[in-house]
Amino acid sequence: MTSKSRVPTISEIAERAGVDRSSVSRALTRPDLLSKATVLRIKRVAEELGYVPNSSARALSTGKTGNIAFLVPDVANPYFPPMIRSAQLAAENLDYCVFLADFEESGLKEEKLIERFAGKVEGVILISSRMPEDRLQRLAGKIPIVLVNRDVPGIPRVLIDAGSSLKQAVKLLAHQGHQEIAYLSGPSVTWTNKQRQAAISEMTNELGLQLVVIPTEKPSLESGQAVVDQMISSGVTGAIAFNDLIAHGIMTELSSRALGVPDSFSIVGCDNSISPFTNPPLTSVSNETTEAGKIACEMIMGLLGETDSKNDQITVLKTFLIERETIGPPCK
Amino acid sequence: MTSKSRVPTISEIAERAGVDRSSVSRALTRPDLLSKATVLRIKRVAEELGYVPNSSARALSTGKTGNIAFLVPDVANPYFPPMIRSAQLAAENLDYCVFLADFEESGLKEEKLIERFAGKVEGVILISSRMPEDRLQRLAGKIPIVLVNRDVPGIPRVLIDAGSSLKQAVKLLAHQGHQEIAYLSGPSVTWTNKQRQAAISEMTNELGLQLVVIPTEKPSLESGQAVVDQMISSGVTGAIAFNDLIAHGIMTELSSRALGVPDSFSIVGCDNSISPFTNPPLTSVSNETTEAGKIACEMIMGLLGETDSKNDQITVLKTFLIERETIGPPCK
DNA sequence: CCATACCTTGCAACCGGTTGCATGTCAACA
DNA sequence: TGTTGACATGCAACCGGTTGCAAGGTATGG
Repeated sequence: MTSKSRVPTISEIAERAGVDRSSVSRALTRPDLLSKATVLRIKRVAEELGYVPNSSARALSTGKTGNIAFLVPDVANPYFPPMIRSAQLAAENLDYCVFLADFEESGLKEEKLIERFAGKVEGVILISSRMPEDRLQRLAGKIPIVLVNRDVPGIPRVLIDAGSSLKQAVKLLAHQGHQEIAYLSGPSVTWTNKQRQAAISEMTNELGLQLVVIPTEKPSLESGQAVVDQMISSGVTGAIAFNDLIAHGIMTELSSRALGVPDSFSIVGCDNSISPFTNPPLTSVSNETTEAGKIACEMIMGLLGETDSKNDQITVLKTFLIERETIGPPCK
Repeated sequence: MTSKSRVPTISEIAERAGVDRSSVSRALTRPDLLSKATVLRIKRVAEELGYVPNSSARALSTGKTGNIAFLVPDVANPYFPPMIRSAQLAAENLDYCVFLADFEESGLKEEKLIERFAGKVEGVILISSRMPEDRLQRLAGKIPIVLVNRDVPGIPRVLIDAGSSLKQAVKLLAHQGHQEIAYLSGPSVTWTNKQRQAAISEMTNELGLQLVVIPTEKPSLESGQAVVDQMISSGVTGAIAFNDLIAHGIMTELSSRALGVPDSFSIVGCDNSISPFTNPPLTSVSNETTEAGKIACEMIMGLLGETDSKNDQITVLKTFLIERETIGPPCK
């Protein structure tokens, strides 16, 4: 028993079964073209030999790799894994395999990765892309692309709209009596952040509230902790964070200073990633990432058959505010 | 400008540059075999045409796909993403692409996925594999495999040893006066859980403590919340959880019943995934997943050149206990 | 009983690279 | 000046499938 057992090819099956290679190929991919008996015989031989089709060869002749790429800004951000999972599941059901890559919030790295994947995949799903619009459009002409949380005309995209929920959060804060609130912003280049900030700004204007925008380094727990000083000194009594991670970081830091939530500050998160499990449970915006991943995957599959590259379909997923225990009346 | 621009092949470059296809191939992969001038000319033409090598074709003739697969039980478990990231980064540096798949804690699904990837990758990294030992060994004879947190003789593996840290945690609890403690166990089939439970059991025996093992449904926040009743009624005064998620779930549930930590119960987590950010900060065991991912990736790369399938290298990563604020004297 | 159509299968080209071998060129050395 | 060897490049086979076309066989209908 040699450990270096060569993998069987259709040629060997063909020989064993006394047919041509083409018949083996047909038996395995288009059995309707052959007689029942032949298909059965060939399949049995294939089984015996433990045949596994060489996917490089198949890809070469058909032009279809059966792979897609899924690029995220940061795998470790809990916002993304559910999306990764659902997209992968959807792909799997259609017999596709998915490459995952982390572009570390960098548009340059993103581009490099796409280049590397170019020959290996039939399409690319980009989450929160940081690439400039023109380069994205150029790229979309060469390979099917679907964007999630990035709005570029002419490229199919799915957008998770947290805007209306955040407006509602602002209303809620106003209703409790808050006059000045902060927005702890996320990555400034992202569509997500722009959209969230715009929605909040719009509503604070409408209600006559003061809005202080405080940028964070990264959408992470650590960054949330880091901006607490700034938040306190800004004089606000409530804050909406770009995401749950930042919100949780703030709560942790406040807690370490013996400042309770919502007694000393009201805090609202976004994405509902870890909000059910903070202490106290964080008011946040529902997270449609699972749905988004699935839809993005289905979109890209739909694109594969198409010939023209102009496709402007756009799906917007609605969110809703989940009220928990981190909003109260202002402290001062 | 047609959107359906065919991708250029070496043949077109060859024609444009007035050389044979083989020279183009050499210019791109083994430029030392050609004259400086020719290489330059060919490369310029390739650049002009925006040539991208067809990796299926390359894979077919070389037998190397340049891909590996990375299988995890649950992408959404925060334990894994850092490992995914570091493995992918390591792979990237060696010009490899990585497929990611989630086998949903199921050995069957795991096996199916491996089969699907079989022809597309040069090696597979399995995290916390659920497959039976004999099947793993058979598989390892057909394709290079590296295991993480699974101990099967004959298959290269990297193990994260939380045992000594957990023993230390038991000592700490004993030192505070706890007589009866619980272990909230993880997936029973995993090496990780067995190892952790064995270590804890060994130390409680040694110190003469009572140990109650309470199984959890999944290593998740929800499961942690679900076992709190059981934990309370078991009469223990402290608990060590299989991971931070379970520990955090317990803390959340206790908190919702107005039971404080460590005043009413002492809690210890494991993996240090979210423990720095719980309220109060959770005492936990350091997490060497980033290192593990990197090492696993390097291991598999080392395997690719090898001819024989017997390779028993094993790397054990040491952990340490991170003391925070969830251990105190027993309540009753 | 012959013509026609369909069903089954083989032949051979093709997908786009890589690589062993042969050929040709030129310089160095005797 | 002839020989030798190094270097540069072309030729052609090969990797393992897929697929258009054609040939042979069988059934069907007139």
